[in-house]
Amino acid sequence: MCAATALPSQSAEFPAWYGEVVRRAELAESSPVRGAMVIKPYGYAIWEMLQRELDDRIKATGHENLYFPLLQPASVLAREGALVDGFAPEVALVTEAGGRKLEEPLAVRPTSEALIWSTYGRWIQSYRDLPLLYNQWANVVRWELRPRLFLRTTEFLWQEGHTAHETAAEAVAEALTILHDVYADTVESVLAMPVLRGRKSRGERFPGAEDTYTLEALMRDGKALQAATSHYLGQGFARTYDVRYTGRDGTDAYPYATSWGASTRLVGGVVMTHGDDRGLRLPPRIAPHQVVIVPILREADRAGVLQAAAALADALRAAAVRVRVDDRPEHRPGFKFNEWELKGVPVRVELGARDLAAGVVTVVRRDTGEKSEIPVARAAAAAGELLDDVQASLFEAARDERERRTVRDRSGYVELTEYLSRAAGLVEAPWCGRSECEARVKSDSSATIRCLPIDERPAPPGACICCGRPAVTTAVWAQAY
RNA sequence: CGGGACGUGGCGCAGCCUGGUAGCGCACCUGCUUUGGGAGCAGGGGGUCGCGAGUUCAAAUCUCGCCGUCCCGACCA
Repeated sequence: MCAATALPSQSAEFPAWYGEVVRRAELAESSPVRGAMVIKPYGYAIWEMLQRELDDRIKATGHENLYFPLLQPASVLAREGALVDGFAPEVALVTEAGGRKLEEPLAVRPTSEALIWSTYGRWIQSYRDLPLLYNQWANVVRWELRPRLFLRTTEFLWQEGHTAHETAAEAVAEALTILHDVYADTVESVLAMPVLRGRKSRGERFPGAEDTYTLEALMRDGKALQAATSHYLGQGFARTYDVRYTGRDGTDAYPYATSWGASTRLVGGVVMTHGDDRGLRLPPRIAPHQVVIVPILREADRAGVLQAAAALADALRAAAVRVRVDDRPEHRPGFKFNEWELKGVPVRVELGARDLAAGVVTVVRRDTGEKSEIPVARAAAAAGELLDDVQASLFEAARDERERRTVRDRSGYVELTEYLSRAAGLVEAPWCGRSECEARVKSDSSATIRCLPIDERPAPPGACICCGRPAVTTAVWAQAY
């Protein structure tokens, strides 16, 4: 590999590595507006795969899609105090349009609870109208102070679900169904990103939420990424926007709400979870090209090799594999190898006269670099098996890496905060539940509580790592994106 | 908003200190030869140096002001 074209080292300069991978793999680039990015076709193709996986699960759990507008009167947003407190600093306002100053400024949505709940009032009259299970695919704008491609952009794409229910229990169950059956399933089985499932501490909750459920993933630089969130909103929004219905007993009632979202941030998560010094490593289930066939062309056998490549591509397509034959004449094979590795294509097939003569194809997997020769007749089947194996291996490698970087011992407050402040990974430890301790860890290490895990493990008895009082729960700390 | 760096063809940079109207690598275009790990040779196109003002015979270069970008923190999916 030539030094002039090598990527920055992932371990030594992670932010530079990340930016270069996103740019050179042609996922996205920045635009004239600070923090707003252009998502390029290859990056958008990944988003479309992910979008479809999420959308299928959202529908499978009984939801319908609809669409609310980008703009809403600023006063509608302002009615909900929690949203104002939470989002005011990052809301963009339209104050002028059609050549004149507007009577009332319009807010560009930072999220849609306000507009949607101000509308739901007309849609919810009876308990028979419940539950309302709606989702929208949309763009939102949050004026972030420090944007980063995919991870925190001024405008981003996401889905936001907004549901209304008769009972609190039903709403909580909804929020958890989304967390597990939609988000965790997609993120783990499709994106191959292992996640911790948990609740947010009070201080980290969504504005207006009674409970925020979250998926937290560990990136290869030791920081945590919130992969998706699902909120139980109680009756707060219903009360603010005066959404009432006649209940089964004939009296007025306020519905219970949830909202939940996952965004283009996940694309950044895939880069930071699986990428290596050669570039992207895409899990096969979201790879726009799962297999790339690179024909090795020499004048004498050109036609035969191309024909064999086309035949193999047909066989792979018949097996529902997304395949591309890279027959560009302007580049030599070595260039293509590097380019497709940078772009993270899970499996590469090399096919030249040498292979044809031997009745084999050369197959290389991106995750391990392992190279093997496979009889042509078995190539399509073998590629399918290999893709499954790459998918599973990426997940296992990421899970092992997370475990390796998770500290569970009680070595002492100073050691733990030191571990956290250099973003070495996760700390899982008992917590007394008091925000004083949460704040102290943050000021000592700049790490925050990522979640209070809701997995199978019972909260271990013990003393709060910070103050030593009896713990009420286990908490997971880390530096966060 | 605080700290740091930087704005020069598409991208990455040099030139600035010691003013004399722009150069390198990659990319791009044409042709030929190549093709199993980022090809070679030959030819070619493209910028007036972030913006504004000033000094000067002359400004990418010196002075002043402004704007913008990136990185590190506080806010955040």
